[in-house]
Amino acid sequence: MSTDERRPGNTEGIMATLHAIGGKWKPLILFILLHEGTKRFGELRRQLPNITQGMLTNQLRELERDKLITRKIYQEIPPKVEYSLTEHGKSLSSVLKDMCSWRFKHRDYVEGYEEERASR
Amino acid sequence: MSTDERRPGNTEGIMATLHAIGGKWKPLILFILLHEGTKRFGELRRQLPNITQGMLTNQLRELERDKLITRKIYQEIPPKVEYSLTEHGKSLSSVLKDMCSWRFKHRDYVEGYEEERASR
DNA sequence: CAGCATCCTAGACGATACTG
DNA sequence: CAGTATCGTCTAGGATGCTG
Repeated sequence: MSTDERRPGNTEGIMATLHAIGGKWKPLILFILLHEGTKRFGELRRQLPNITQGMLTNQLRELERDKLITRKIYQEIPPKVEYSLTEHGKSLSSVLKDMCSWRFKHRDYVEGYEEERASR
Repeated sequence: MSTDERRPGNTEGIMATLHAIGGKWKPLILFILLHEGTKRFGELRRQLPNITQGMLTNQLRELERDKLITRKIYQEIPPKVEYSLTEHGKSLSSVLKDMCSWRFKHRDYVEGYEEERASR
C-alpha cells in the first residue's frame, strides 16, 4: 500500500463520490441511463414507480450539476427533454459494478440491511 | 455487459453497499482501520477530531452489525476495547480505492461539492 | 475509558397543487 | 410533457450529561 493512499485527501475523494452517487434515487437513475442509454423525463418517471416529479427533477438537477448527466431540451410543443450520461458519468460504471459485486460476494455475512428494510 | 448486471437486484446491491459504508464517518473509520490496523476507542476518537462519543459509538455499532468490524473487549479496569476490520471489511479496500481514484481522475469536472462545502 | 440516554436541529425526502 | 412552488415529515447527525 502506497503512502499516497493514506493521505486525508483520499477520504475526501470517497466522500465526494458518495455525495455524487448517494441518495435514494441516484444509483437507480444512473443504472437506467447506463444500461439503457438516453431517456426522456417521462420514461425515467415510469421506470421509477415511486418517485415524485419533484424528486426526479431535483435528483436530475444534482446529477447535471455534478456533470454526470447532460440535459437536452427540444424546443417543441409538447416539450421534450432527454437525459444521458456524460463520459464522466459513464466512467462510474466500474465503481458501481464493484460496489455491486462486493455486496454479492459477501451476501452471506449481511442480514442487517434487509431486516431493517423489511420492518418498514 | 452481461444481462446479469441489468437485473434490479444489482441496484439493491449498490444501495446496500452505500448503506454500509455511507454516512459522514464510516469511510473515515474504515480508512483508519484499513491502513493502521486495530485501534482502541479512544485512539479512533482522537483521530476523528470532530466526532462526538455518541456518534462514534453509534457508527461502530452499525459497522459491527454489518460485520465490517469486530469488537474485542478486555475485562480490565479501566476498560479497554479494540476495533479491527473483519475479512469482509478488508475486502472493501478495492471498492474504497476505486471510489477514490474515480474522483481523482475526474477532478477537473467537479466543482459543485467543494463550493457547497466551502460555503458553510 | 468507553459508553448509554436524552433531547434537538438541519436537511433529505415526499405529497400536493399549479403552469408554460 | 416536463416541469415549478409550497409545505409537511422523518431521520441522520449532533450536543450534553450521566455511569460501570
